[in-house]
Amino acid sequence: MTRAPQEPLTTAQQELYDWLADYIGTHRHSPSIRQMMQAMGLRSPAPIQSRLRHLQQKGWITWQEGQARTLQLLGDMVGVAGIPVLGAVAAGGLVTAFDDVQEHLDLAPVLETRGLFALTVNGDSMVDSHIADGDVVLMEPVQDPQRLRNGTVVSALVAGSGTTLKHFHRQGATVVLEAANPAYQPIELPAEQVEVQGRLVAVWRQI
Amino acid sequence: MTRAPQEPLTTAQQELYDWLADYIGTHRHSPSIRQMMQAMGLRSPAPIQSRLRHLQQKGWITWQEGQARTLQLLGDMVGVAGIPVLGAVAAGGLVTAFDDVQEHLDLAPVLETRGLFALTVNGDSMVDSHIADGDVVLMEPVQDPQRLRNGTVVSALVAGSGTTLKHFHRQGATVVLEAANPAYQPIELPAEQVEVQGRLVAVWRQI
DNA sequence: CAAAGAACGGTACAAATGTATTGCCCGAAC
DNA sequence: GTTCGGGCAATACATTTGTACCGTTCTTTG
Repeated sequence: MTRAPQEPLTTAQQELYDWLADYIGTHRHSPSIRQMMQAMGLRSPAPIQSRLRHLQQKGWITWQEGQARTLQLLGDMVGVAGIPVLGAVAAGGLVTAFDDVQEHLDLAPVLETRGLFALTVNGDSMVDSHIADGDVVLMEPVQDPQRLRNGTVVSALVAGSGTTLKHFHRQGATVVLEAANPAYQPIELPAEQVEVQGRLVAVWRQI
Repeated sequence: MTRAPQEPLTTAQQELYDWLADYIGTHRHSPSIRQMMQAMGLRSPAPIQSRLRHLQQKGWITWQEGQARTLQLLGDMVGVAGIPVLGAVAAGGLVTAFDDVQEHLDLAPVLETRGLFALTVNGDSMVDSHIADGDVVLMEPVQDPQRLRNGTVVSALVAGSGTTLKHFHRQGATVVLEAANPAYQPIELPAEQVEVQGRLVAVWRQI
């Protein structure tokens, strides 16, 4: 998690930033300065230039100088991150309180990983690892199954059967796929019958 | 790497498309035609125009005519907001297999919600709800605690104590904060001593 | 009140950029 | 062979676009 240093904005700057976030979120590309001008109801590009300079100095945006429509939001990169992590919350006794922003949750590094894919979890064999039915797991493709650490959670294609999400263990030439639920027995197979497709990177559960 | 739900491409077209996917994935904005030209080792924009036209006709890309750097990939929209959900994975028996992209995991709607904040979970009182120690929970501010459904997971500030993550139950004038772990007793308090700060929207666990 | 900064209008200009046109080469299809 | 489409080079051109400059007004700050 990286943080995003952001000084406060004036209302005009905030107005522009909000519109930019909306525009980029909708159109998937940056508007031109004159488009911003019109959207803000202005008749001159100068105010926009000024606001953009301030937004840049305050660490909210960046762009490639001289190049058209290359503006990027930093505040919430990709329209995604920039969720303030306000602190720790006790899920035990009543311990921790939170006050100010400590850092920003930045999903961008994960989401920028090329080739990432997601799977919807179906079943309850991983509940003891806190992966529940209906969760979405983000997987990173595995090129070299030799390097997998034992215990890693992987999605594996078992010859003739299907894909399953399990803890991966290697024992010589055999592979053990172990559930995180006592109700399920470990599956033991020759290594060549198991194709590891991905390695668990993150769990996403939307309520 | 790149899939084709569209018409097939020639090698030159595929080469351009792959480069575009890489460039946009890295830079977060479209290159200009002359940049493509250089990247392809060409000395004239015409071939790029031609390839782009074909890519558009075959349904791989689109752009705003006349506007600079507004190109968008249609092919596999993995990028910022989209991670391809390849299918369901069995976390029970060996059931489901996956093949093609069924939908795209779009975190944007959640993450664009204004005012969202995050908390780091500390402790194990919510493990039975699959919220583990170290998880990051995304919370939506609660304006009207009256409308909370019983059982909702909330972060609550208990007068004089601190913030805690619990299941929320209302019983007349008293509020019960219930853990998801038999080791913890429910906390029963007068409603005025509990300030609900946020409602659980999503759980994020990065491995 | 005075000073400073932010915001706005107007204008200008060079560079970046999309697009059109012409001609040539080459391989595949007929 | 001939035709046709894809690919390439070279050039030209109208917009789009970022940026700079000047002056004015307004709000905030000291």
